[in-house]
Amino acid sequence: MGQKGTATRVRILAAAQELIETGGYFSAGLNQVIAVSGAPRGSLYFHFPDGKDQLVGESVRRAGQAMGAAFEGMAESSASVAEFVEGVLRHLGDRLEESGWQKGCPVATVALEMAAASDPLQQACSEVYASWTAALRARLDGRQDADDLAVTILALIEGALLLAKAHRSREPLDRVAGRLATLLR
Amino acid sequence: MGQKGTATRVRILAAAQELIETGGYFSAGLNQVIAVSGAPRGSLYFHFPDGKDQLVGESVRRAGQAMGAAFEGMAESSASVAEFVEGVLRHLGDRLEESGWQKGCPVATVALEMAAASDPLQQACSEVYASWTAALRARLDGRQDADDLAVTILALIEGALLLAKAHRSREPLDRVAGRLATLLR
DNA sequence: ACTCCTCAATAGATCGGTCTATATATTTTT
DNA sequence: AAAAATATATAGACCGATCTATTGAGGAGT
Repeated sequence: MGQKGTATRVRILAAAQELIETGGYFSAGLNQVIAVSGAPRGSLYFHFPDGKDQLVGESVRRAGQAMGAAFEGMAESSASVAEFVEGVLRHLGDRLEESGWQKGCPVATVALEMAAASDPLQQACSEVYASWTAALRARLDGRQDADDLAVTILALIEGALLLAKAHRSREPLDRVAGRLATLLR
Repeated sequence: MGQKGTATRVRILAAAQELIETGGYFSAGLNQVIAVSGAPRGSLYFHFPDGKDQLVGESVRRAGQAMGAAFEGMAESSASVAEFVEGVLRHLGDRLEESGWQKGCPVATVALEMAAASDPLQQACSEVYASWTAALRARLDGRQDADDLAVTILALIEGALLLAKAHRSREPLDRVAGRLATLLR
């Protein structure tokens, strides 16, 4: 694959990712993806011959990796787990607010829309969540309730982000951050 | 409005509600709503002259009330807040599993899909979440952190339900239930 | 009789997907 | 090194299907 081809492929993925973050699977219409990325329709099906599901699946996985990497960086500069999770909540709140209450979790919407309708997409979402859970778990090593706690913290983050988007307000994120100390005691 | 007309209206709403629960706004195509409800197309626009957004908005509010009423019933038969929330998690898990991992939160998917695109639907979702939060808060009266805790518990429930649907597994719901005691201490 | 409601046909836009022609790199051959 | 051949990628017209929405005639309920 030539350099130009790769660049186009990435531009298409980035466009799809952005549209998915704001409104999920159906908001990422191929016409929209084409318009945002500037790539022609033919290129889309050249780079993603299996069509929309392949594009969305790769976008979700890509977004999952990007978010995971961001978390990793924040984890290293945090003194405690609570501080780390607070940082994640703040980061997600910034992203959400700065985008005009558009950009939420790049996985959640697709998961809720497609989990019942498409096995490959359900699997993609499930795997991203599993990787995030594992990353959280690694930060909780030594605690006997690490598995429960990792899932609980991820649920808390996803739930707070959902409520923040629904209310168009940081309040849920802030309130949840305030209760972290108790949960992690 | 005659009896038959009201019955048709309710059938349409119920069908929309069911479709929304499994896949959100775009999975509730009007053709699907017509097919599931058995109502004719003309009736749909007779009862919901403002079209799909009115139908979805009313469906979300109706589902919010129904779920709120179910919670109310469970709250009365619970000795503690923790027991109540555990009951809610179990109930949602039953619904999800018995439907073949289809029926999740009737609000979450629409909220994530439409919050950025439609003000009326964003408001409908926001109001339903606010009412649930208030109901939870009422069960926490007497605690000085009741406001924070109510939002946190709702986030936890919504997040766990999202993860359960994404993984097609009760595990997230069970793990979260196990951490409730710590959070409510 | 009169309102409430149903019914089917249809409009117009948009959806994901396919197609063929063309252009641009890259490799092979001479 | 130049030319020919092949692989990679771009381009957009086009397809059938499906989407939401509109309409107006006429049947059903009270």
